[in-house]
Amino acid sequence: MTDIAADGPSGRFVDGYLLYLLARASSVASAEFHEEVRARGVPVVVWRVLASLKGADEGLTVGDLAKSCLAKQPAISKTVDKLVGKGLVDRHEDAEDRRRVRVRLTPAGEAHVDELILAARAHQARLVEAIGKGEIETLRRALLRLIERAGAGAPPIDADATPDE
Amino acid sequence: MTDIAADGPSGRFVDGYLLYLLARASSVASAEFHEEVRARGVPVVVWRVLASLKGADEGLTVGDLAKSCLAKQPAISKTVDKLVGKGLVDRHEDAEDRRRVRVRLTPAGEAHVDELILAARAHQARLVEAIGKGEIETLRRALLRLIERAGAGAPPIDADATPDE
DNA sequence: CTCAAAATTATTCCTTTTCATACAATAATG
DNA sequence: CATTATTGTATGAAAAGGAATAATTTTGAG
Repeated sequence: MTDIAADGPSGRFVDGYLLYLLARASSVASAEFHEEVRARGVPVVVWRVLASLKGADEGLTVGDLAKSCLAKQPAISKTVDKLVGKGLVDRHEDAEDRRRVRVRLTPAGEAHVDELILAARAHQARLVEAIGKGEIETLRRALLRLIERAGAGAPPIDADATPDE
Repeated sequence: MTDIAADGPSGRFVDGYLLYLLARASSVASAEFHEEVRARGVPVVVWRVLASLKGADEGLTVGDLAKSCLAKQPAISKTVDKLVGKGLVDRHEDAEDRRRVRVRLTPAGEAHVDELILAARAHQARLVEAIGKGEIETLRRALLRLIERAGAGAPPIDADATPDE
């Protein structure tokens, strides 16, 4: 195994490397929409926080947000600070565990994220149209499976690890 | 189209959002190996630069490196500075265009990256084993197709755009 | 040939992220 | 219970990253 000559058509190692394909695909696919989001003056992290909160009616803890946004906890704490300042989210105590801070969308935040989600859905629809519905479903299933099983390889390492570029 | 109730099993929007699945899959899949890389004292950007240079015997320009590493040009210029300092790469003029700077691996850099690539291949092999060879091939094809066609949707936007977390 | 426009990289300045740590609350142990 | 360990969040200093810009070279137009 680990065939020494399995580098894909080009000579470069990276062109056949799965983790690179994943990162590149994510980057390329997100580029257009992230551009659109930032054109509205919304940093990508903010979009992720708001999008993660949408549908979480009980709110999410800072830690959950960090995982969901593929970011570290301190970065989320600071982003939440700003969003509280803008009145888009609020913090409130968790009844069961007073260490936790639950972050919820305010009505203003909800309205804001609804617009963004509309744009996201439109963009996704264009993507599906360009790639093909069947292909997208295949991809979605493969990604879900990868997400499920990826962390399982090396149990010793804690589930947190390091987000990604 | 853009079915308003197409959010996946959970209530949260993001759980059914393709760009999120891509980013999450990339993050989860890379987490383990990135941890391994950083445990050796190698920042992820450095790994990407070195890996991108492997097999590019003529060297790569700073701009090409930026694209390949999903980073911005100034970040790469600075990373290259450090790597030159460590003797892992060198800069030399491009004969055809003196604006360009070609970056090449030094013998020391080559040796260094060879070790890392060995580890990367081993990690990938474990991943393939965990997920299944067929599934991985399906995924690889879908990703390649996505990378090919993704930028095609909105021709006005330049190919650079924004990498991704 | 001359001059304006475009391209490539380095640099500066500012924002964001990260690491380390501190603090508070819960869980676990004896 | 009392004590220790663990978990969750915030904060401060340091590092990294990004936008804007300058300097140099090439390309294109007249």
